[in-house]
Amino acid sequence: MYQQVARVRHDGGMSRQPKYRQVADALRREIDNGTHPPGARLPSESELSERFEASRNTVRSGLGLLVSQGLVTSSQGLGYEVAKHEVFELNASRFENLNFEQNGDAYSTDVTNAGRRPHQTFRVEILPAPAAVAERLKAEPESRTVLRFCHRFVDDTPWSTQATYYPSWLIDEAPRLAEPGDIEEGTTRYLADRGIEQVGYFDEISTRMPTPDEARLLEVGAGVPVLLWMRTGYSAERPIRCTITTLRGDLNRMNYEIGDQSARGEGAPR
Amino acid sequence: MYQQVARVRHDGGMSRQPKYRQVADALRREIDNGTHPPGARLPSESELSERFEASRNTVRSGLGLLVSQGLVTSSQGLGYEVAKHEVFELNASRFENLNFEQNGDAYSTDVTNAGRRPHQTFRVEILPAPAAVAERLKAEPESRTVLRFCHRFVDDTPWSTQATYYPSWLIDEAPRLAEPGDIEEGTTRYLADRGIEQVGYFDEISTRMPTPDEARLLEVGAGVPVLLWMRTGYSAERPIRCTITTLRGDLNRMNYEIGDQSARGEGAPR
DNA sequence: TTGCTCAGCTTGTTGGTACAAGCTGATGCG
DNA sequence: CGCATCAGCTTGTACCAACAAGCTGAGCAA
Repeated sequence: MYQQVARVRHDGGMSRQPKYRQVADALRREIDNGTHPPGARLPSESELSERFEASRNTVRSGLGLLVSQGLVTSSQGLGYEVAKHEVFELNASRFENLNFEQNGDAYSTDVTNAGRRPHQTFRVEILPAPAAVAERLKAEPESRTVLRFCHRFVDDTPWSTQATYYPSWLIDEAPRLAEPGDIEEGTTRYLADRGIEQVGYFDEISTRMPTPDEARLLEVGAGVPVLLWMRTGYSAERPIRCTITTLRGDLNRMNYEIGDQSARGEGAPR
Repeated sequence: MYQQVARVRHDGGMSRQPKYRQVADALRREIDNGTHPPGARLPSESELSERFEASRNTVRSGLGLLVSQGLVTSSQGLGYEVAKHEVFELNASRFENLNFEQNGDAYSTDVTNAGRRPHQTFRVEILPAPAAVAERLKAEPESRTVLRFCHRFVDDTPWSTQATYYPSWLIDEAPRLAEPGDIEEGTTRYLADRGIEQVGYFDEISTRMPTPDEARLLEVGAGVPVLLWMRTGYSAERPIRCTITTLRGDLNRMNYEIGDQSARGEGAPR
């Protein structure tokens, strides 16, 4: 009963948006039109509270909306900052394609070409296949698989994780897959040299908010979705591997070149 | 000073997670392990408040986390409900590909085959090209383009929006593009019949949280990202169209079949 | 100069209260 | 029986207060 009269007087019957949304919308407009450029600090909660004639909690609700949409980030003691995105292009149709020679790791060469510094941690495990992987590899659920796991960084910021599962029958033909350590010539090339050629693949792409684990590995704040890319590779006879890549949605864009690209030219998109 | 002592006593020094996170984590675990199956209602805020010995505000913070991650939805008067996802597979490599006959609209046939009921609204506009589109069509910024816009539903829930831009030079060769109303045989077929064949395309895929406009059109709650799919189609000589599709991230998965798929078989993934 | 401490800013967490607004089922009137 | 109303549940919005915790720069001590 105590502030209700005041609120009605403030609104004056104009907007039917709740106040915390008005705050969010006003700030979003200011971000869009460049009043607050990427990287800039927003006014503090108490300043905004004064400007919008709202309590600090209400302003926080509005800012929370923007955070949950990935437009701004917040950190204790520092304030709110407008998020800036530099997206990295990932060419999925050249990836793992032996027609485009890229000795070894496609990711490293792509990143280096973009003038950034790549870095990755790597490990190999032997473990039962997760259900989704077993299904795609046409293997028994829980059957043994080799997991080659990669955690990738660009300029020391986490970029993506990549988990590739190989079915156990493949190890007999390509034993180095199960050994720790890199395969310098690239696993695709290594497999091809041993008579196992990836002649086709099936890509599935989806998006969702990160699990807490993913949020930790990729260091994404609230409001940044992840891009999930699942590739099942086939030889002429059967599936040979399944790769699950988790990409930070704010930093990555995937693309596919399909069919005749001669009319696209060089400087086209990007 | 008034509740600090009580809080310290409660924690007992065990977890260093704030209480609202503990609430969210506990509920997330219960959702994951099936205690609260998809579609079920969660206990009310006041019940949870009692169970976790936290104030309603604190419980709300925790529930807010889950909502912003898309795990649960809330509606006033009803309560919180565990979100359920039925994802729809969209085959991007067959889409607009004349080798796979699909008379007319690929979307309608796909949806009908899945046993669902498709429905769409449609409009045609002539307007200056947005910067991103002009760049991809190799047209002057602000040059005139025809926009064919489609808002798609499945069983009356909004599914995606699709905006296709055609450069103005194309209208002379294919005037029906600029007229309102469907093109029954499909625009790809219509263009091919008039000597304009799409021989290749360049797809770009990204994800982000929806803008307020998109959230309204797609009726997505907080915590559901959108999948952005931009396809630039080329004839042998030049770009002929640019399609921007916005998909609800919780309801869609895209896939590409590339290379030899003979080893994939039928019952493979899905 | 170097390095430490601390005041004073910031956001983060948690409690409290009050009222608006949406949904549902029971109740009772016509 | 049919329908309107309302009590009693739910979440939504908005305010207040207090304290925790992270960062920065001023200022003092070695």
